[in-house]
Amino acid sequence: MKILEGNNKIEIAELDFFNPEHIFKCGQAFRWIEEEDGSYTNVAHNKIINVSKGENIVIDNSSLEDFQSIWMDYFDLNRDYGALREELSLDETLKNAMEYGSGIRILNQDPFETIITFIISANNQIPRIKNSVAKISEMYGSKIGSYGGREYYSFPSSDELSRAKVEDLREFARVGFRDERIVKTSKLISEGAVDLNSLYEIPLEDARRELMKLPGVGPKVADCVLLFAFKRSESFPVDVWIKRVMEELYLKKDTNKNLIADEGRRIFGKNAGFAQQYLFYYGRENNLGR
DNA sequence: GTCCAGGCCAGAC
DNA sequence: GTCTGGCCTGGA
Repeated sequence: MKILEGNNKIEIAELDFFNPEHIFKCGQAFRWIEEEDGSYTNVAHNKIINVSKGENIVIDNSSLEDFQSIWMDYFDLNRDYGALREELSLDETLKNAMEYGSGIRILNQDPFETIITFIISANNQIPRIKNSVAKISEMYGSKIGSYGGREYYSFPSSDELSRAKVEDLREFARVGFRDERIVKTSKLISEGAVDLNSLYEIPLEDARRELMKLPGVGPKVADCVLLFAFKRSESFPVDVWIKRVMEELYLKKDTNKNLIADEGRRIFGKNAGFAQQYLFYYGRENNLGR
């Protein structure tokens, strides 16, 4: 990997395992906007950046300092995905899935934003999840600036979102029955009843149980949050798609979600989260098991 | 009109 | 502890 500094942009040369389309469409993030030229724009850490892939990976609208202090970690660039592929490829099924979703990286996203986003994802559809998250940012976040003719807003803090009215969330952000869950969860976090900062170092099961104190956070959402925001690559979120894929390719029989999560962690170990992500993308894009 | 989508929750056993 | 029905919403 070679970092080249340009005019308010960073170019990364000699980086394998980075495919923006797969990274942003594999279901871990819901705010990246695809531009007409195939690049992607979003705001994170109160900064707007645009990501594209040509010969090099280009991160536009970023200083070298921001790249090093923010985006290196956000895009998981410190991880050796080559080594990861070696390990996962021992499993033939996984090898295929990983080839299919080549260049998926697991982002390290903001915990609170991830929690709210995945509360919204329950029994929902991706286009609607995206709309709700965008609307919530507009309504309760702060305007950061504009890029490519669009305005961008930060995702609100727990404090900001705890003051939202449930009826506004329902009427304008179209979150339906998830309205109360969003406000209650925001309150619990802003009041410190659930301390997100304490979740990094404690055992996975404890962190999971702590997250599940939040209304709207069940086993699946907790696992997604642990994987996408807390670097817990050993967690194995089980949604309907993973259930189908695991039943079809591994277990060969109808199995309840808890058992599938146990099996996932048993089979894939510390890389369970990565396995999950590749299997999910592979299964969903190919309509496996339907 | 009916069905269902990247789950959660409450209530029933 | 395990299982089931219902849930906002909007597009098929």
